[in-house]
Amino acid sequence: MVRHNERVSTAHDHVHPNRSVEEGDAADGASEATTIERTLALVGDRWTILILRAAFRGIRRFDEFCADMGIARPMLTRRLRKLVGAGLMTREPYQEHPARFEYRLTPAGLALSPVLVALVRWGDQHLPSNQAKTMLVHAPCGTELVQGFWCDTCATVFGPGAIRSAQP
Amino acid sequence: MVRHNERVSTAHDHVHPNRSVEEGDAADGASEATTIERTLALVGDRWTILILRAAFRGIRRFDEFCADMGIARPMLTRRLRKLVGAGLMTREPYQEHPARFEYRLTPAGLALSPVLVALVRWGDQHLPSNQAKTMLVHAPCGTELVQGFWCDTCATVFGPGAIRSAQP
DNA sequence: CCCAGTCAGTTTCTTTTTGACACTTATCAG
DNA sequence: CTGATAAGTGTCAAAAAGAAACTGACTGGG
Repeated sequence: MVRHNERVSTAHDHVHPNRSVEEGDAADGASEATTIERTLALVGDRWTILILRAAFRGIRRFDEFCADMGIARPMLTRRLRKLVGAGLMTREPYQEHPARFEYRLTPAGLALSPVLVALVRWGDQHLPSNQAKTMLVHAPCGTELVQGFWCDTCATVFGPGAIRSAQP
Repeated sequence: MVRHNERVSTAHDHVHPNRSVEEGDAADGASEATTIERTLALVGDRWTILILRAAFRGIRRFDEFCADMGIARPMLTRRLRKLVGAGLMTREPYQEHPARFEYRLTPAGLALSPVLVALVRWGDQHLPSNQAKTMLVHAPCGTELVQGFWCDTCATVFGPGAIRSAQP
């Protein structure tokens, strides 16, 4: 559905986007739609991101996850299975006799951290809150980090207004 | 300090067992839990992000959203109301006689774009797919963008491994 | 005027997902 | 032997989601 060159518009953009394409999206380059939909089908529920976040913080065992985030056990079972099945986490035994397992992030799971960071930062900036903000810093120097988009050619950091979607 | 019972839920708030809040992770970034939970309570379902993405692409009207993403009408009604209530979108009349409205992103809604970008990019890199990838480029020069974390002090872009959570 | 169509929903009904609570299996500590 | 812990499974009621039809206010054509 999405043609190319549709730039990410700002809130007050009055340009009428082309949306005449109403046939099936198989022949058409239906790229973005499917990618984000499929990503959300994996991680787009209230628990999965929370499980990932717990894993980022070092939580590994079934009951630790349960206690940390107050998730119901059957839900946790289902979500962990899904994550393991999708290759975002692994289930490794850490002892034999009563078979016990640890759940750890794979590189693919770790690669979701930009999503987590973006969510936390948005919440800190835009959610009404009297609570302390989470400060995420660059470990080597302790400076608060900036999350943004980087252009290798121009060597600049830029915001969402300068993003365009292009066809390869 | 993890207050899992926070659920900024709508009308149906049944009694929660309120397990003894065992303060758990005081040493770590405890407020992070709440921030991301509250953010996810807003945008952490399968449709909300998709609605936002449609809005980014310039979609503004009720039936356009319906057609674009195949969402059921009652769901769309609920989600749009929630987004408007949370200040992520506005509902503005664009004609009088049959009162008709447009839904547009507010700056707060626009500020979620890093989340969207992170999701698309993760999907393109880590989802098995035979489809064309979405290429997001820096509009002025057409170079594919890099999403990362920037340190003002060190003037470098770095990855998730160098992130630390600090106390203010 | 009458009919068809559009837009933005609401109502009703069915199906799917959850969440709470109890139960299981295996092992170890006392 | 009793209880605790870890990691589940089973059952079932409640909540949320989806599908489809209906409403209401208008618009445009003949």
